[in-house]
Amino acid sequence: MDDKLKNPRRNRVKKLSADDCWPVMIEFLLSQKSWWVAMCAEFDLTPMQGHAVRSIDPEKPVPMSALAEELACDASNITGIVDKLEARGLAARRADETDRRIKVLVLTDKGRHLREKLWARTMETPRAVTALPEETRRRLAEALSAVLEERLAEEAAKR
Amino acid sequence: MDDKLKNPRRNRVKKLSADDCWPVMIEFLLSQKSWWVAMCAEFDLTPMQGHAVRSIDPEKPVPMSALAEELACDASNITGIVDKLEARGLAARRADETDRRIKVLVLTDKGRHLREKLWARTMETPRAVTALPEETRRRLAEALSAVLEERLAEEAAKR
DNA sequence: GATAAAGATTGAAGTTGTCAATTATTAAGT
DNA sequence: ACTTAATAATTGACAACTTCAATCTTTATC
Repeated sequence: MDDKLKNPRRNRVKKLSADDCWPVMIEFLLSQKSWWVAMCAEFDLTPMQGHAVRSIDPEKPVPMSALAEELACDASNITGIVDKLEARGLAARRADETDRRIKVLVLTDKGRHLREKLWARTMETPRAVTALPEETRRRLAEALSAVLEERLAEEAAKR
Repeated sequence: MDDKLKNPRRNRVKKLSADDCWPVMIEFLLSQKSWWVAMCAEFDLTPMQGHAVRSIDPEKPVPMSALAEELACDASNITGIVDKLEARGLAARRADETDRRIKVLVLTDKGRHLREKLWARTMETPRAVTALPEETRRRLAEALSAVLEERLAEEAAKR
């Protein structure tokens, strides 16, 4: 009776309507549970370490608190995550010049190198996407981008 | 220089091409990190408990091992997760009739009720999606669905 | 009937999450 | 200036999730 819960598209018809948009997005989100985990595991990074490496701008040191916000987690988590990056020689803490409470993070050469490899790997388009017609991919990019734009606009409006 | 890593769309132009498809999908995936967590939290469920509730078909008991596969985790995790669902009176273990090694899971009335509320909440389309033109939503549904279809076809081909 | 395999559980160790408390430093109020 | 806030980072306690190895029961296989 209610098998749509397990798989919203199980009984879908060929032609989809605008009402199918969110259900399909849900299925996509739920099915991609371990994608980033696997991506990071290839470089012996935990998911959060991967996010940290991704978020540390090689050009500009980032305060711990800024990283916590970027990773949407408590500041206390960042300490341990950065400890491990530092232990592996991927990142380093430095004192902020103007405010001594702040510790900023920088990537080491090793960290920068890993960051580039991680992102190159991440950006490898999966076959399930390249297999699609160019026009379909272009539309998907446009539509999904529109959702992200809209969400950004909403968040901006809250402030 | 390499700020695309942090946000692939930071410097994007208005017109997107097929090559932007995967980068945009990545951004969408990474930005939705805590969506399911928040969804489950509204019903005092942990993310995995939520997945379990979602995956237990009310019509058909599911073996622990099948749940482990569905949730893409080790069988040993399921024990603890189901323990808590059982403690809350949402699910129950039953012996399989044909194979006494197997324990199958069923939802209680309370569990079924919660499952319906959870899914109803999950299916509430966010404003960022409803705000889009109908044609955009329809195209997004079609394109994303095509990716999922393609991936299913790939997985099927592996066997 | 002995051995192997499968299903579920347990225990140990590591990662991630929240929360409260602590320390050091800066900002604000009077 | 001096006390009081507030901020940045850390620490410790505890729960959730993950993997892995080991165990136990039950079924399959030879």
